[in-house]
Amino acid sequence: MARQKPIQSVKGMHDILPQDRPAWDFIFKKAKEILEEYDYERIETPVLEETELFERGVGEGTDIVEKEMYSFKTRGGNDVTLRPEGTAPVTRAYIEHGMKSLPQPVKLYYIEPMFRHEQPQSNRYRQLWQIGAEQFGEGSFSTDAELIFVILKIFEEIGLKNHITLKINSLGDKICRPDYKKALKDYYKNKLKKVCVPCRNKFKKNVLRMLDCIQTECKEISAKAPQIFDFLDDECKTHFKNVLEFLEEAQVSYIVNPYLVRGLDYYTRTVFEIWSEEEDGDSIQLAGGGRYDYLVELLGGQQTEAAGWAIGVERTIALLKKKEIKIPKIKQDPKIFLAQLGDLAKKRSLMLFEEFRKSGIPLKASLTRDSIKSQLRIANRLGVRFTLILGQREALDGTIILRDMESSVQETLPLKGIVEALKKKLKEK
RNA sequence: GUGGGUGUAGCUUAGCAGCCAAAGCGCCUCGCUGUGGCCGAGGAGAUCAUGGGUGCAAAUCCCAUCACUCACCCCA
Repeated sequence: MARQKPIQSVKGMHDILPQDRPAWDFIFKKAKEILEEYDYERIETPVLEETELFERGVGEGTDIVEKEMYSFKTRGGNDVTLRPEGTAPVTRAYIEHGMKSLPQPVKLYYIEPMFRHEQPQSNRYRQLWQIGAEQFGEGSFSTDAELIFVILKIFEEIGLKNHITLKINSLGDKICRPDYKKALKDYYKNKLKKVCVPCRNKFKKNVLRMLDCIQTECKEISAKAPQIFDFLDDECKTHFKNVLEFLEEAQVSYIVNPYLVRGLDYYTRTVFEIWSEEEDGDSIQLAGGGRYDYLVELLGGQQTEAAGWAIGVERTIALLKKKEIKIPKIKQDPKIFLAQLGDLAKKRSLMLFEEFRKSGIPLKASLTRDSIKSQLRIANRLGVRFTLILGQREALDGTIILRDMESSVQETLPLKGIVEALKKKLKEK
């Protein structure tokens, strides 16, 4: 047969190999522990949603909706999209299942892959995992602060506390933000010739985005632009002040960044981002979140205040690796290997296998290998403490050989009660 | 979408016009009939990304395509 063309993974999609598993499990485990201790409950939403959910929820003018969605028509003719983010789907679920009637706030978290059709590059994938948390039904500043506190706890527990920075800002609300936007438009209006081309488009679509442009010429102009704080109404101002005070009380350090705007339309009041802190200035965004008091209503529910965040898992793992942070082993190393010789022994070894598993000492073995030599080589590579050797003779006698892999000392023991004998041995060492 | 870089065994790479394309790691076998690590011997594994071109001669030079990668935009 002619050689077939190998099939590669789809652009921007990655395999998570067994060797990477410990890092993933470590982060998942820590996040789950902390979130559940803080009373968040796990929710899982489908990968596929109606396209309109994101058009409405995330916002038509956003890059995500405009050019990054995996959208297609089903055989039945529905317009569906592979979810690009988690907040809109979780909000949809909140409304759909009448969670309004549960005791508020409803605190939910998710660990799921998202899909964005972007140009892949380092720390950017088309399938990316996010750990997210959302709170519905509570508008108090303490909710914002708790969410931030919890996300920082997660970073702390995985060992990244000293490698991250929290940036925070307030975007105002329905009442005061329009005033600010108007002021910005007035400010930029006669400076459009001086800003970069993309910024000219932002002027029409979303003036706020002009603030976080990193082009030098735009930066200079933005530096003198009106500041959001001067436009926040009293309620927003107090809210923001309280959040900051709460954080100070919790000994959380933060940087207020008036140019922090965020790309999704649904945010109101508090917005924040967590960035890696790099000496080389090569920092990446690890997480982002904020308050979104109008989203539930926008998606057809009753007016419900809400806030949340999401962590990029791949990016967090990348930082973990870069900082050479030790990832604790969740699965313990194998301690015992079973080598078998001959048919009778092989048959008997299956039972042994099960006996050991039940007693909590998983046995390693290589049943497909026949020679003792190759089996011992495997045992050595696995780094086990003991190897049990069950040969034809032993199988007939009802005994088994126990080999200490360090000293190479062997002893023949009765097969009966071998599990207990080994338990004892392992304890001694 | 726009620009740069790279494509040689499973992995890391050497070779950068001239005999059948190398090495290290990994994998497998053997070195006693039932005993690992070290050592020794051997083996499997590569249409040198693909297609075209220039040369007596191409993995090596040129062009195109594809893939990967990095950057911009934007984001986690």
